[in-house]
Amino acid sequence: MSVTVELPDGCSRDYPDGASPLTVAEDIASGLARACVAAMVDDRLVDLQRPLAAGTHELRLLTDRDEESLEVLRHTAAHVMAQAVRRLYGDDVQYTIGPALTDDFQYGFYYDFDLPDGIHISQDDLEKIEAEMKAIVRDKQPIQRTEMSVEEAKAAMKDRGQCYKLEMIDDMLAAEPATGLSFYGQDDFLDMCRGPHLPDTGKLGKAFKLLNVAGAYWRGDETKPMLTRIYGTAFFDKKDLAAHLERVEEARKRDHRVLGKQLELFLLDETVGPGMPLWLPKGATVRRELQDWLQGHLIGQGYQMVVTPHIGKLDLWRTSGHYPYYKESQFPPIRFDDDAAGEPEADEHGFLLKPMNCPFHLEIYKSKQRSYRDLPLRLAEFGQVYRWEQSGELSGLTRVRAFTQDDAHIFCTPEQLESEIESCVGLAELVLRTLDLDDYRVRVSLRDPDRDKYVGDEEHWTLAEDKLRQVVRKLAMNYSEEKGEAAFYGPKIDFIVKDCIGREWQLGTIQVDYNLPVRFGLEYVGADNQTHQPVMVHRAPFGSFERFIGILIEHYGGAFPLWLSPVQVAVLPVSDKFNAYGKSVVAALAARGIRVELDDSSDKVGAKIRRATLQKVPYMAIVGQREAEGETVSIRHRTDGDLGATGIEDVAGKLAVERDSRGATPLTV
RNA sequence: GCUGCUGUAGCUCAGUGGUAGAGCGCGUCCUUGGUAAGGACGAGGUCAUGGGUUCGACCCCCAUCAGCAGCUCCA
Repeated sequence: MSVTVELPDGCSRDYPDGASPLTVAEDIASGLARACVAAMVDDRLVDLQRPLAAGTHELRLLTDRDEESLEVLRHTAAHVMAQAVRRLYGDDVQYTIGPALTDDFQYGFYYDFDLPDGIHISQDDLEKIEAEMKAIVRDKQPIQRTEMSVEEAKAAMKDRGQCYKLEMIDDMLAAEPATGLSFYGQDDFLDMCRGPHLPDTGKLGKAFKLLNVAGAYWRGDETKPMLTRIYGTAFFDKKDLAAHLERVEEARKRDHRVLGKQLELFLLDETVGPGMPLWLPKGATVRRELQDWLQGHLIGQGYQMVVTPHIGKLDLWRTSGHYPYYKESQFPPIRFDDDAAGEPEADEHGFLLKPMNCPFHLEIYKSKQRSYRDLPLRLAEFGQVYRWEQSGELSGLTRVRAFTQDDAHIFCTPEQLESEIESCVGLAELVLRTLDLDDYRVRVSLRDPDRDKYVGDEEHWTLAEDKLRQVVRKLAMNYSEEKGEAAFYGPKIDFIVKDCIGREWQLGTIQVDYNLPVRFGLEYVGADNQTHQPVMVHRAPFGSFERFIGILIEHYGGAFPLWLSPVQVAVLPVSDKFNAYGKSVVAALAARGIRVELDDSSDKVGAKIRRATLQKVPYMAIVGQREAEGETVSIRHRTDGDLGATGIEDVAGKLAVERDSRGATPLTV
């Protein structure tokens, strides 16, 4: 008896040498053994058939009910897919990496292939690959784990023509010397892999689906070859798969590009230019409400609004460092000399569409001598900026080439920095809270010491990074630090949210910058009558209106709270005999600052209700004989239905209360 | 930028090597109605753009542009 296992229920069992979790499962009940897919041994996920080392172990047997099992299932699905692709497209197919994804909204696994010349896999081929996978599942091929020495491993992979695997072996050994490597295989398929996997391909079952095919660079490096990535997902139960597909389908209906069209919020038109949204009246209303609301807060907090042009002299951007370092992501400079060609010389004048607002705000700071008594100076602007985003990056409102930042730059003394950052965090949180965006994460974005894209000296970077850390800790925020995510002039705190299909987007940002004040030569006179360099905070609680509203549309599924709704009330006369009364209702509500529209079409009231509901208008005011006689309206909510009748003044007052509470006080009749 | 896919009416989409169709929307008329679709008639398309193959191209081929998914990038 040399293996002892302790089970979650507290009891322990002894087994002879060579016992595996499967041995234990079989010992407990044969049904359990059949249901098991893997095991947790001392908090490590392992194969069912992996012999337990001598000694005492905590053992948890995992069945399809356990969360961890899904990862094993999906990992095996990836292998089976690779096996199927090889069967269909030949032994020259190279397979590289194929992980399980458990935190991805859409996909459950993928595998990256390097296909032989002339072979392409398209969406239409996925069915064929799935069919091959199903055949492999029917075969119930045992999945075997083997360990090989480094030499054997290399020989095995070389034998199969798997150069990527050979590269991986070398890299793994360079990172961490090892004597043996584990492999998993079924039938003639063999893959270097840590595992664990299901005991046989039959256990994969039928609840899997291949979803998408796309390109992906080897090692995520754009200088390396582009591989073919196939995405899929897998579940233990067909019902779970169906539910998942349904969920994704539903989520796609919330897509802001779809809703933007349906609700007439904005327009992205080829004739205007890629990534250049036109805000339609309804979308512009949402934007204006958000802007007015935020501006009220800013002024209350001592910000001063400024306005600056959309273009400025090239030298400004040379000073800031944007040009030429970020030349690739800017619109090309505007120049007037007819024979100008190629790069502008260093002394040449020209103008640049602004990729950021900061240089203008720095110049405003410099426009007069500043004393410590003037600080902090908070300059805010809803400034439209222009960036040449790569064509493949453009996406609805979330990644555009012309967008408006709710930008501000705070110039302060080093002593004031901490409290300024804190109040910026407060503002960003206020924005997210007010708009119900509670599912976000906070990233402290630091520089990557191995890269040289940053300006300024080490000392200032360290100061800035430490200060940000200090604030997020003091405020007890949940955050993660990520190297390499900093701006070129300073580190930042970023607020990141997900869109309807789980893609992450940075919204609000707070950036500490010691460098631009140096580059622009900012000064203030201190209490000591000496000149000092101010510190600068760049911050944007929304980030950009375009991206923020894109996310907001998806968050609300187009059904904005009353204060943001482009049309707050639709007045629906039951027949055109009551259009005149409807008009008077419209006038009364509009006079109280309510955005209201009359539907005087010749449709029946049911059709009018349907139309207003689909347009996500929060309230409908239905008027007919009864209402006209009593000077009332019948109120219907877009989701709650008929709320009953009440007087016009009463409704106007209650709507105003709900609007001004920003959704906190729903109307009741 | 890279890989793959897509581009037909305002929108969503069918369709064929012999110059086009549906539903919704839009317009006019009829209907005058009570809480998610009343009816009739009508207008509307250089089938993304430019080349090529063909007697003939919306359809096949090439290029360009744009969109979508993913990768990379993102001050």
